[in-house]
Amino acid sequence: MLDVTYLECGVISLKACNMVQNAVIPQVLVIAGPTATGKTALGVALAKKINGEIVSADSMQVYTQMDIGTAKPTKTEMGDIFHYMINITQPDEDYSVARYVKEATECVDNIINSGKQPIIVGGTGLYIDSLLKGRDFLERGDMELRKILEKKYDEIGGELMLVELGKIDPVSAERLFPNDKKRIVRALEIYKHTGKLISEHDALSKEIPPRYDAIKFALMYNDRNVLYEKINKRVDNMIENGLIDEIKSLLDSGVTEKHISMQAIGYKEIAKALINNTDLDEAIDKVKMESRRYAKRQLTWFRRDNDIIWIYWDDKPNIKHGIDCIVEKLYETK
RNA sequence: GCCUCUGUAGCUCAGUCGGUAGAGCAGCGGACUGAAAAUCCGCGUGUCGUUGGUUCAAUUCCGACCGGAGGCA
Repeated sequence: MLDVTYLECGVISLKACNMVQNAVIPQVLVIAGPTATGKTALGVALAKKINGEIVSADSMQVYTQMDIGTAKPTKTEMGDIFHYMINITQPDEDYSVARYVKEATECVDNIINSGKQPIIVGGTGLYIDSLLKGRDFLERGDMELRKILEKKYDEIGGELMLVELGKIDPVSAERLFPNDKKRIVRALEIYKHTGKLISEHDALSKEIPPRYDAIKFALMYNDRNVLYEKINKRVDNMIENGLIDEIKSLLDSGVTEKHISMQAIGYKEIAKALINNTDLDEAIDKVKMESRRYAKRQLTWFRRDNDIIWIYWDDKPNIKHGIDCIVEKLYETK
């Protein structure tokens, strides 16, 4: 599993720290898992122990001014540990996986070059996988092309759009469902813009070895209901901490429902209630429900990954236990 | 105390002229390659309040009881 090329940057020697002395650490460590499972706290604790720095893998914490609703780590929570990929763009600017891979790769490389240990912490599975695998993405067309295709989709319907796609990319057409407007339009858009087939590109990129070797951990509670309780409580805390004002000021500053940042759970439901002047308590309940569903989708994503080592909590995150699990694993892979 | 209505999935409710039941929401499982906190696909999870009676057969009809709502006192 290990080879010489990254032993050089992968070995950490912390004489002061008996627990991890002589442990061989792969290029990157990952702490993933659904929302509200203690990733931030464990990430910081681990970073302190092994001279690490954190690269966030969170599709919404990239935006400034969205602090409360994205559960962005506070200065205190971060301790003295540097966090990359947080607050790197504006809410009225649309971010994407492709940009994430490009920028986060630089961060990881810089950390490695500085002799520290990169720790990727976050719940956006696509971002984590894309970063580790070093995926490249086919260039998309401009918005105009996309809008034309979307309009056509609305006019002729998904079935016929799939027939169209099938003529140029039968593999993709076979895979997709008529209602999956987003992916159908994307496949057509990329073909029209680059002349390449998204299915071929995907197949080819699967042959490329991953960019980073990683040991991946994911956090979860033994009992799903405990997770859901934590999520509900966290939403209540967000409201207490001023989430509604945060959203008001975003709306005031010109961020609209069209912006990707406003697709964030919590933001979209409450913004809608504010704009339509409907019941806020109902919106808050919806935020809780959507957060629970999101956590479920995250579980689905991470469960699929057989390399992930799961760390379970009973009623709350136990950081010491988490660190022990990770350190033990690092010895095993030595 | 009497009368009326009501009790079916986690919730709101359909339904069965007697042959063990189905919608919405919730929930669960899955997919995922430039929106991913997005988007999409699949799946009823049930002592039909309890207990007797009639019947080949009762969630359905009848009685009693228990719970809920309303009305009259």
